[in-house]
Amino acid sequence: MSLQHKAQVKRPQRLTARFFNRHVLKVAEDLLGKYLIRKIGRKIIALPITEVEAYDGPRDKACHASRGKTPRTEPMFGPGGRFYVYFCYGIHWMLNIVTGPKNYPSAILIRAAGHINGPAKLTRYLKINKSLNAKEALPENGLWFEDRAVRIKKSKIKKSPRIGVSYAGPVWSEKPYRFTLSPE
DNA sequence: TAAGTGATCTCT
DNA sequence: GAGATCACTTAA
Repeated sequence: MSLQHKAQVKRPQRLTARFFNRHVLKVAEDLLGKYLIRKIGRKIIALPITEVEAYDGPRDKACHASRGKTPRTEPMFGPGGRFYVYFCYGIHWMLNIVTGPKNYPSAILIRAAGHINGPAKLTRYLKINKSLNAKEALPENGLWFEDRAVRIKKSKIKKSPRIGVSYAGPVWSEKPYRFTLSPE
């Protein structure tokens, strides 16, 4: 077996707390091209992540946790590698993965993966709701991340302002904390 | 462009 | 308890 072939058959690597316990902007960028894996019954859905947004701690006025710890935002204050799932606009669930050290409330909103565009469509498609809130990203919880050794060129990553956060004021709403992966 | 929809948070 | 707000989607 050639070395090349060996590399191809390498088992996918699950992303652990170690991956997520870094600065949220770094993790957000690294998360592009990684796979979000959902297990529903016997069915497994694996989607490459194509769009994320970073929410960076107490100073970030767009981050829910900037207004202090509340029952809703509590998961963001925990260690990295857990989900923060919340309900918005009376209809939609939003999926975030918590990053950074414990007590530093930062998280990444998964906005798009695979052919699914839009954070609420993604959670609807993957049947994600409050039951996953504060859970760790593990196969036994039915939702986790994998590195499938897909190489992402830096030039394919685009940074832009986050969506729907004008309430955060000009400084924070204009931060280029949205990362998108260009197609092809 | 605006309505739908309900949890959450900030006032009383 | 009331009122405002909201990291969106869909139908016009």
